[in-house]
Amino acid sequence: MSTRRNELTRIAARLFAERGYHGTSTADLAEAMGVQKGSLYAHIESKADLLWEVARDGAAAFHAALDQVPEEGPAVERIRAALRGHLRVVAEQLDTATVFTREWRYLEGERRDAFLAERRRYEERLRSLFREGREGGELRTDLDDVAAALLALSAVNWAYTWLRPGADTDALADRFTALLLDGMRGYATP
Amino acid sequence: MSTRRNELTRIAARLFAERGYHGTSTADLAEAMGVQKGSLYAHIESKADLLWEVARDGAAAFHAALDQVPEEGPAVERIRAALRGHLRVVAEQLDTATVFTREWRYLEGERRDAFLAERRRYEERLRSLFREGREGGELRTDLDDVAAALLALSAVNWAYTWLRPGADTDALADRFTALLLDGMRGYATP
DNA sequence: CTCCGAACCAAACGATCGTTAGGGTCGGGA
DNA sequence: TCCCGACCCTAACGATCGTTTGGTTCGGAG
Repeated sequence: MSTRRNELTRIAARLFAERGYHGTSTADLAEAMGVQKGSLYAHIESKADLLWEVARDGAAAFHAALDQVPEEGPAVERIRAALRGHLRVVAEQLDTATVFTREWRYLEGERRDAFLAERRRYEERLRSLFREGREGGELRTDLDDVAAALLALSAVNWAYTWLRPGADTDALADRFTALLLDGMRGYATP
Repeated sequence: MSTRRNELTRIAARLFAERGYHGTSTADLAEAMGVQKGSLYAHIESKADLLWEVARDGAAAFHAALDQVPEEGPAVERIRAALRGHLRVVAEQLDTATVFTREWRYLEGERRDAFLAERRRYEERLRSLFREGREGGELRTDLDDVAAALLALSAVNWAYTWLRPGADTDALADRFTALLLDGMRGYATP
């Protein structure tokens, strides 16, 4: 409930994304809160807690976006929906997405393990869309679905470096999907 | 010439890639060199020098790989060669490539500006391959070449997170190229 | 009026940060 | 033999790190 605690988490996401986890000091966080650095410890137990919270928020957001993808229907449409959802999260929660994608590795111990498990689960959920598309005959039967999933995953995981808030992420996801589907080859090839 | 100085740069690349620039202390570097931390300053003027050197090595390696791509010939083959070259550099110099892709942003001042210029130049060189492919009629004339280049660039820029040394990068690049060219759509679509 | 909990402050903790100072060792060229 | 340059040492510098302590302020519930 504590508003102030949520504010701190939001600020931590922003600074961790901007300067990196190790590049952000508790003094930086305190200054952004308009507070003495010792006062932060009324809200947290350690700086590492903030990284953990932001990373978990990111994982939750991406999983929630995937949850919105229909379980049935054409694989092509489900893939498009998954890419739309991922890019939308990146654009709407850029700081959190950046920490999720780049700063999570400074987690330690069990938290690191737990995060990695969630991350792998997300990737596996996305990968299965491509596999199902191939197995269901909707995509080409000789599809290299591992490479295709990796290509899509790379596109969305790299997005935090160039995607700006307010971008039309649905259109971007559709452009990626169209390319993945039909490729770049000319209509008439010898 | 100084062997020891090169060794320090190599070690810096490894530790910066493993723990991040701000997560690596001069004591860490010294320990990896088997030396007291003060002794490092017989070889460098500052820790930032090491980041700069590794980042520049990375930029040079990627540009050198692009230089090997023929200026003439089919755009498809040139794109394939460019992806092969990039992935080969990542696999063969994983630490340097990681710093080039992820840690460069801790450069400051002129060095940061200079690095960003080199990085943009590299991206532009790669982008032009796709544009030329479309303009030359080899790729589909309605190709979304900006998105296609971004997709390829995302794939290779994300590679440092999963690519392991010793992998068959030529085969991987060819799988990506094949997907980008022909897409995932089934042969017979309604 | 009292009490509580949330929020914050000022000050300090020991540890570690990147860097500097001054000196020592040792092999090879003049 | 002398000297140089490369290399490394020990010790310390001031700054900053994440965190702790003890005390204060203040709005709202009882």
